[in-house]
Amino acid sequence: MSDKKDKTLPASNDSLRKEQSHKRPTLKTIAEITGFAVPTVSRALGGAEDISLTTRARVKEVAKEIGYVPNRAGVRLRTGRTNVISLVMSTEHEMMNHTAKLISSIASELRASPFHVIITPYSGDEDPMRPVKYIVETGSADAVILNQIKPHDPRVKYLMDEGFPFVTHGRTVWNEKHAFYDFDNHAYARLAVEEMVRRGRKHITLVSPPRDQNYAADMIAGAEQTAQKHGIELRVLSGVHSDVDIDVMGEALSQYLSEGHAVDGVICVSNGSCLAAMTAVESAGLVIGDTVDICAKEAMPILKRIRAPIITVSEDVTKAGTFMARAALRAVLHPGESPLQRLEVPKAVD
Amino acid sequence: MSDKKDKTLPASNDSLRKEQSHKRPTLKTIAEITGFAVPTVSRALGGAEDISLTTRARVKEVAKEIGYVPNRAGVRLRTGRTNVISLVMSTEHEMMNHTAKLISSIASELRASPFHVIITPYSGDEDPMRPVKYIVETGSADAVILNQIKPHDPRVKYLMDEGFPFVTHGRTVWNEKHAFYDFDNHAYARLAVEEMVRRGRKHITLVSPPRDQNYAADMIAGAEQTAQKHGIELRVLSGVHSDVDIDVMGEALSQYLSEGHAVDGVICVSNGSCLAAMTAVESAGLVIGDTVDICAKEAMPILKRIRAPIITVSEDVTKAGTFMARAALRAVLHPGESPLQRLEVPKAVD
DNA sequence: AGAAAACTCTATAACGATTTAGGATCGCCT
DNA sequence: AGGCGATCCTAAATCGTTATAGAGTTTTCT
Repeated sequence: MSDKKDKTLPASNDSLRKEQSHKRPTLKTIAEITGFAVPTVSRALGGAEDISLTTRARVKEVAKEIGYVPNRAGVRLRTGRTNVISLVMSTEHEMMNHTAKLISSIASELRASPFHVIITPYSGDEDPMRPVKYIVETGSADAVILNQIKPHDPRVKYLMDEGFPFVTHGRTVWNEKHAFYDFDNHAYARLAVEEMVRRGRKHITLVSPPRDQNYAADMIAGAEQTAQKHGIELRVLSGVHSDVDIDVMGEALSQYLSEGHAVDGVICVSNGSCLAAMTAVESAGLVIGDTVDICAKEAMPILKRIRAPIITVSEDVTKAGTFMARAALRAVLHPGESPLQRLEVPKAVD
Repeated sequence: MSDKKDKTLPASNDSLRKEQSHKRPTLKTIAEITGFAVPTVSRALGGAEDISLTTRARVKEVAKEIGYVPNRAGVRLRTGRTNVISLVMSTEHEMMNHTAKLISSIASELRASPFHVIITPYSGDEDPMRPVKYIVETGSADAVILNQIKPHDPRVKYLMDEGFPFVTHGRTVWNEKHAFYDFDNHAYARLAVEEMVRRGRKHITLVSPPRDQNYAADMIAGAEQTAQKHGIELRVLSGVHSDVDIDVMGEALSQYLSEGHAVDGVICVSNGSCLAAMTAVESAGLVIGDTVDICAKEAMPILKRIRAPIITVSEDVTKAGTFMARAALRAVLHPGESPLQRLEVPKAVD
């Protein structure tokens, strides 16, 4: 095994190695050190079957020694593979959201791979298709992660038609055919109502996002079924965007309460709507934990710190990020295989 | 001006255009349509002086018509320019931080340019130099944006030595020579103390991050000077990381309070330490807004929603993101020119 | 022994852009 | 008219990688 390389490059290895040490090593560098041709080196690193084991070992050894890292531009140009996963996000939503955690967990999960996350922003008042179309048309990523999913989300339709890899955070009507991660809001609403019942509440209001968001529909269904089962009243205050300004939400709620509805339980979605609800019920003269209970999903460890004894159901956003990153990788690397899907079911209130 | 192209490509323009419509247009596409050579097209789009105005106009017209967008890999491979700005962030810090807003504002600001943001994560327990070195050595970005700056931050030193473009979120001892954005924590502490004085407070505790963070030193100095000026007591409870777990912070504060110090004012940094402070003072029997006042920077619109009448000084993270994006662009595109720097001075408490 | 089949490796070309050096065409001058 | 320079464009090379086709050995088969 050593006769060959000794013949080709007697003892010039070291000098070569030093000579090029100021520049970033490429396949050519390895080729010159080992005496093999560049394509051989490439295939050896790729573990091709038609390269002898000894050669593969030797090439990998040198590559490791000189710290070879493939040039992304070269790979991308030649193969069309970008090694990029794009997280499409609206610039408005990301106020007090869990988004930072999400991004951070996606990026962390991708660290072991050659993939990077890039953020593709769009403002809420423009066509949500734009960023997605841009990515597909310019090939600026290998996969897309989408938030704020609607049941018939046109972006999802488009990506399926294009055969472009993607993962959604939330389900769609087509979700059997694509990768997704979702929090089971049906179960969340059920848990929330059951806890309210346990506490003797009888007049619950569900503060829900607009029904065109799939998760809102799920929550409403879950809450209504459970309420009916226990024979208590459930009213749905819909159309209160979770992403709308907190003050606006508070106003809407105060307005609602001032209409004289009997309310002894409020179920919310986000931290934002929960804060709005807290403010609204208190200014309506109710006392949280006494004359009224409030339940919210806790995506950030913040609600618990506020003294009001609210009910929370924890939602681990890190899990979502990790899972979606994996799902995106799989969609890119194994396009034929079944898409990764997960419905995270909350087990109990905290 | 039209004789030339008519001669070369009689009437095949349309057919050519359609023929290649399924693929992404390249310089070659434009070259074939216009009849010019590829390099001519390239230079024409670049606005080179030695290409006639008519040619430049024609080429640009066609490029626009067929929606030409330069292939990033091609550009990157040839020029070494990545058109990427990397935001280096610790995966631990980003819990209830303003980070999402920051990312989102950076990404938005970059939208008009060919630049993308990519997230380079690192976990707090590893060498903070690693991600930075990786970026420089593999050339995976044209500029870096750094958070969590220390006065003698080795990453900053390294980047300056390498001549690699970067922007810091926070100042260093070398900040005259590099681009930065910083919130004036000296002024913040002054405002906070002055407001406390206005409210008749006389025994103020400053809950500060460790002094090795530059902004902590600034805060302490600002608070001490102002307290001295008004002849009131100021104690510094240092070493309470703003990024440490909220419960841990709360414990430390409770411990401190139980030692019997007279405290009628607490000045905090982040939302997290503020929540910790709120919990701690209340469980110590104090009443916020009555026997004690709490002041915090409000980076997220959350503190205000909590019923406790705390004092806030708003910090607009969007401004920071926008500014740092611009500064990064400038550092990349005009390396010779003076670095963009901004110290954001808060004017008043809310 | 001669031919077929492995087995390894190499040469060439290509992805899309830009840079360098050089060629063609025109007008202007002496 | 021939030479000179300006003007405008093209040819070729290059960045780093990988796919395709083929070349040179050795082994295996009949």
